[in-house]
Amino acid sequence: MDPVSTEEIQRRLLGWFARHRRDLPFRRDRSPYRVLLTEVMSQQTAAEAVGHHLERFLVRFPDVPTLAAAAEQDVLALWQGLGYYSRARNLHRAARMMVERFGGHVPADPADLRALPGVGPYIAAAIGSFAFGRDAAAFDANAARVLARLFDLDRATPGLAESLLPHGRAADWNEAVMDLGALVCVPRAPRCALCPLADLCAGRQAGRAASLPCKPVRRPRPEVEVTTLVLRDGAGRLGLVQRPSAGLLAGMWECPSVEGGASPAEVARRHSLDLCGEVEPLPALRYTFTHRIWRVRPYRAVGHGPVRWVDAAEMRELPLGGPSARLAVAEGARIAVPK
DNA sequence: AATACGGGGAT
DNA sequence: ATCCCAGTATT
Repeated sequence: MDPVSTEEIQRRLLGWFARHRRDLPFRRDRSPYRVLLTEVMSQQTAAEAVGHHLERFLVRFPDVPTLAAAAEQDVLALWQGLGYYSRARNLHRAARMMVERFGGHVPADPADLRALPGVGPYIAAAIGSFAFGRDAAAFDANAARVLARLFDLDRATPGLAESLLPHGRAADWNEAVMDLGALVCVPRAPRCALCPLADLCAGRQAGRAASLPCKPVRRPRPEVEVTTLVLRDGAGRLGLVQRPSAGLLAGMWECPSVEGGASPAEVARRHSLDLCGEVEPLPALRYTFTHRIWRVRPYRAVGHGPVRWVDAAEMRELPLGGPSARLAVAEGARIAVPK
């Protein structure tokens, strides 16, 4: 890329950005802690879902020391519904590291940022540029798509993004590239007629902008059958168990379940539950994760055993994993209300 | 270099 | 039903 064209790209895109900038709520306050939270929450997550959770999270955990002092379960509970729960666990660990090593503040040094759990190249660059005014290229999926098309590449590289950065304007530039990717240079059907770079775009000239960047072939998701007990005690409370601290829905609570087409009696045996009376089948439920599908076969049952019995109020404080959260909501009206 | 890791919105 | 996303950690 010769310097004249680079400057032309920068001039046009920043000019476009001045007129079409998205007014996102989390762009107004650029304090390092808020930027960190915003970027972690935004990762692979729609902006609309982030707004609500971000405000709620900030009320409960307004600064790094407050977050560091919290119980992990409470952090997970506020993360419920956002997905990718390792983000919440890493954020909590990062807060503790920031208290121990950086006086309870988000560090400005790029190497210190990268050392925080959950902070990778993108988030380090985002914090660097948005909160600390550094010249760092935030190479996200938008940038990868915009640059692959602009230069007609199967895949763009972080180095290319770095080379286009206008000195001293990284924050605006990063947002400009993201907004172009979100509003104009969209994945399926790019709106090239609205693009300020259309006549410079090699991918468009080659007639293959819409198919860039080249995506790897996806394997079909395996389907797993999961038998689940919607379990109650004599008082009508719901019996929940906690998932392991690693892997899918790590640390989240759920109805006692077993994978692999087990019978309800087998689920009870595996969780050391004593069931009283009949089990009642509930409508089956299909739950799609990123990389697998659960065919959930829920049964309503009454019994006792080594589970955590929760009433409706307690349930709201616990982080519930995907399918069980859905089941619990469906059962909500039936769960005992505290007096 | 692949794969694991959620959930919701757009098409 | 499928694709995609303000990615990161692990293997």
